[in-house]
Amino acid sequence: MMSSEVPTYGDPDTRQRILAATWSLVSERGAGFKLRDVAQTSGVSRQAVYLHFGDRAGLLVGLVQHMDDVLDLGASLSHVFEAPTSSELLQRAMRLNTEFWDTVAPVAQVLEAAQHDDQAITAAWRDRMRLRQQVFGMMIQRIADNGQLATGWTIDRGAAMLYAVAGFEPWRELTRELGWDHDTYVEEMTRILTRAMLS
Amino acid sequence: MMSSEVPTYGDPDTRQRILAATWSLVSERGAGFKLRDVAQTSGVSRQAVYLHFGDRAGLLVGLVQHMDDVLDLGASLSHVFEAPTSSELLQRAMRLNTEFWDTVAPVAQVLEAAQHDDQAITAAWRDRMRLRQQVFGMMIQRIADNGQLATGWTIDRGAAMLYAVAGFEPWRELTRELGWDHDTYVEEMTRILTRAMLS
DNA sequence: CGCCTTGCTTTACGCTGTGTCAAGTGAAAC
DNA sequence: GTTTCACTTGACACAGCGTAAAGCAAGGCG
Repeated sequence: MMSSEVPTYGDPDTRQRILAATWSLVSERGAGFKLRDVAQTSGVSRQAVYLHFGDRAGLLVGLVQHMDDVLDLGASLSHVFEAPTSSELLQRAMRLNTEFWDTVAPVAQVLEAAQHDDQAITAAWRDRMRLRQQVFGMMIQRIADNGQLATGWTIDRGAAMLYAVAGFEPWRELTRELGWDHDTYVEEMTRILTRAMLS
Repeated sequence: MMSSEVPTYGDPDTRQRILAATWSLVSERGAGFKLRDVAQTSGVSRQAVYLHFGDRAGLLVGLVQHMDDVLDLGASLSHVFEAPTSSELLQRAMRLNTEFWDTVAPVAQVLEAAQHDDQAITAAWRDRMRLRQQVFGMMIQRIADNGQLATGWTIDRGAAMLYAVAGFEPWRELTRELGWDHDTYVEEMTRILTRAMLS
């Protein structure tokens, strides 16, 4: 599960500082963030950014990696999967989900935006999303193993649906636009999923 | 329900041609479309585009309007609301939904992307989304009137959830990334919604 | 000790795309 | 016959990205 060993240029510390600054600026200004500002905020010359990441797209790809490292979802996920019941599993998943999107939201927005534009960014982002699919797939599998998957669902389709419904946009609309707080999100998402998918 | 009477510059035909070209180019190239290409494709000078729409953002706002006019959702919606049963109502809604996103997808992608960037675009897009919220709200109301809203749901929260789940990103992930066809989308969305929200 | 490598900085420049400006044209309207 | 409208043409300023080249400080190494 290590980051694939792509040799990176320069001092890891500097790289970290640039990425931290990028994250911060993306959070503030969204897709409109400027490389000049990234450099300035991280206390480095503009060219250093290019030396480390090649170009704008490379920087964003680096950011995705960096978030993986910082977030360290492994631990949180194992707690989710320790849930004693299927219903509790879904609830814990939705709790983690809302916290995940809450910290990742601004970056997710920018990366989704860059989809049609840049190949490398698309690949990096879709890579993470595929991981999410797998995780949700494991949950549905667990539910099926418990003999609690509602009739009508196949594992694949149930997993796909769970993945889709737990995605970024629904979360953003419910919490940001409609004002739901985390608890409400967890409660209602758990409700819809429990009713729809558990027998 | 008429488009608010904002006086527009120039010949409506030319305006139409520019918008049609924009739609086409956005569909092909996404957010990376160039105003020079819009001008060329619509057989008009680059400046004409600025005379008609002011700037890039204005053009996109115009495009949203234009799609409203072309799509004319009123008719399709009345068919949805003529559904004899609650379950049929949801199914027809999901059928219309998948067709809607299918034609609007590329533009939706670009407009979502421009959220954090431009105020005017954000406003225009959110305006449409608010309309969707209202329509889905009416559906839940209808279901409640039929006495079929599952216990646990309030009208507001049910409407919000329906709106969120029927949004663009879930549709895109299920159909584009996971390869579901329209029928599968309609079938499974109807399944989850029926199980979750109907008594 | 001199020498090289590493990880940067500084300055400069080219390129693309947006948005603006000013003058001009052709056709219809009065 | 003049005015107005809708547009064209050509030029320009500007921002932001990406690149190139030279320099410089610190540490390793013979």
